[in-house]
Amino acid sequence: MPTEALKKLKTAESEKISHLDYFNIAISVDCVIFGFEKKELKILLIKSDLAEFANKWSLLGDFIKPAEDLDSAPYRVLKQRTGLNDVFLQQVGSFGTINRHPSGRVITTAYYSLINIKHHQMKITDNEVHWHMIETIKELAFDHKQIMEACLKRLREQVVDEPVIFNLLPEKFSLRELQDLYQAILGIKLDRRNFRKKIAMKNWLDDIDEMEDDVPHRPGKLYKLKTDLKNNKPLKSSVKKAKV
Amino acid sequence: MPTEALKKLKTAESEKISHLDYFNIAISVDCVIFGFEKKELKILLIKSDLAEFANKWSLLGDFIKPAEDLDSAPYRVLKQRTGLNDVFLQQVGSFGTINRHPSGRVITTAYYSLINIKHHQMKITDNEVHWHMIETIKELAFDHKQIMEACLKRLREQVVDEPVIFNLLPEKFSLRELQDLYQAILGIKLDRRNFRKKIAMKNWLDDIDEMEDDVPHRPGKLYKLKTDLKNNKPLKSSVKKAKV
DNA sequence: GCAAAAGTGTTAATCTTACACCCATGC
DNA sequence: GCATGGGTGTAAGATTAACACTTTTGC
Repeated sequence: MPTEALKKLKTAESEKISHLDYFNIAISVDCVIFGFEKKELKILLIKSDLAEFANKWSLLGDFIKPAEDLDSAPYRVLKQRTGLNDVFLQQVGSFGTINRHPSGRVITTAYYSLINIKHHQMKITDNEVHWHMIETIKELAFDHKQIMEACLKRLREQVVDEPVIFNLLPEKFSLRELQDLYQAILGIKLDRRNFRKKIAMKNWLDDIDEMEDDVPHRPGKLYKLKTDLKNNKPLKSSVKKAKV
Repeated sequence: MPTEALKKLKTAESEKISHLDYFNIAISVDCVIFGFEKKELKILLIKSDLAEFANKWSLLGDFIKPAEDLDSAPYRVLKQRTGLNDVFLQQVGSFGTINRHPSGRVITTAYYSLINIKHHQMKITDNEVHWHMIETIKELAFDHKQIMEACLKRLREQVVDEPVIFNLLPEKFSLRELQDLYQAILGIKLDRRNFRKKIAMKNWLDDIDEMEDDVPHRPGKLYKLKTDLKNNKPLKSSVKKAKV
C-alpha cells in the first residue's frame, strides 16, 4: 500500500481517542433460565437489588468484565448463581433503549438457558433466587418481561427442530415426560401416538432398556439422548431443506 | 416496603459508581446490507478506514451515540451512507470477543438490511462504498465475515416464511424476478410451476394488471406486494403451527 | 421463423392428522 | 378390580415434488 494512502487512514489508537466519549456505556448480560418441574415450564428469577425496583423480580445478569468475551459472561453468571457448569446457553438478542436502566446507559445482551431443575436445587444458595411459573409473571424489573418473551419465542422455535429440549430433563426420561415438556413449552396439547412417531423419526433417542420404577401405574420405557447430540453442541450441519 | 429493607438495597446512583470500571466498553452497530442485481445477491461494503485493516473491506457501521437507542443506530448508519430512509432492518446478534477490535473493547450488534439497489445507486456519494457479490468475499476486516455469515443465515431463514424479500425488489416485479431472487438467496434452483403455486398460496401479492415492457421475450405480468404487508412492519401475529 | 421466457395441471410420494383398543402396573 | 397411563396402527387429507407442452413477444 502506498504511503500516501496510509496517511489518510486513522490508526486504531487515534480512533480510540477520538471516540472516547463513546466508551461510556456499560454492557450487561441477562439470562432467561428455563426449568421444568411438575409439568410446568418455569424461569429462575432474583429479587432486584436496586431500590428503583424494590420488590420486583428480575433476570439473573451482570455487567460484563473488561477482559471477558461477551458470550462467556452468561456462563459465569450461571456458575455464580446456580453452581452449574456446562449449561446450555444461547444468545437471543440485545436490548438497548436509552433509559432502560436507571444506573445509566446499559445495553444488555440476552441469553436463554435450559437447565435441569433438580441439579440446580442441590446447589441453590441464594434464597433471593426462586423459580416462577411463566404464566404468573406479570411484571419484571427493567425491560426484563420483554426479554423473557423474546427468549420464550426463541425457545419455542428451537425445540421443534433442534434437540435442545433434553437439557431440561434428567438423563433418563420417559416419552410421557418428554411430551409433557413439549406441551408446556409450546402451550398446546399433542396427540400421543403422533408425538411418538415424530420423535421416533427424529432419531434423537437411545432406548436404554430400562423402565420407570417410581410411578403409580404401568411404567414406561426410559430413553436417553444419543450421546453425539449431547453437550449443547453447535448442531451438526443440519441443512434444512428450503421450502419456498 | 419497610425502611430497613430499603437500606440494604443499592440505589442506581451508588451502583453506577461502584461499576464505573465497566463503563469502559464501546458499542457499535454493523449492517449487512443486501441488494439484488443481475440475478446476484450482493452486499454493500466500505474500505476500512483503520490502518490495521488497510485495503480490507468492512461492513458499514458506527459507534452508537450516548443518547441513541441501540436499534436506532443502524437506521442512522444507513441514512448516512446510502441516503435511504425507512429501510428494512433487523437485529441478528451481538459479537463481543475481547480482541475483535484493535481500538479497544468494542462489542458490536449486527443488523441485516434489505434495500433496493436501484434506489441506492441514485444516492451513492461515497466512492469507497461498493457492492460485492457474496461468493467473491473471502475476507473482511474485524470479524465481519463471521457477522456476514450469521446475517445470511438469518436472511435465508426469514425469506421462507415472512414477506421480507420484497424489500430487495422494485415496487413492481415479475414472478421470474422473484424466483431469481429466491434462488440467489437460497442458492438452489426452484421449479417454476411449483414456485408459482407456493407464492400464490401465500397470498402476498396483488396482480396489478400490467406487463413487463423491457424484455426481449414474451413479457410477464407484474405484481406488487399487498400494501398491508409493506413497510417492514412488525409482522402481523402469524402464529405458526407448531410441528413436533 | 426462431429464440426466450410465460403460463399452466396432473400424478405419485410424502407427511400430517384424527382416532380407539388392549396391556401392565400400583393400589 | 379399578384407576392410570403405556403402547400401538390405519385411513383420509394435505402438502410437496416431479415433470412437458403451448403461447407470446422481440428480433
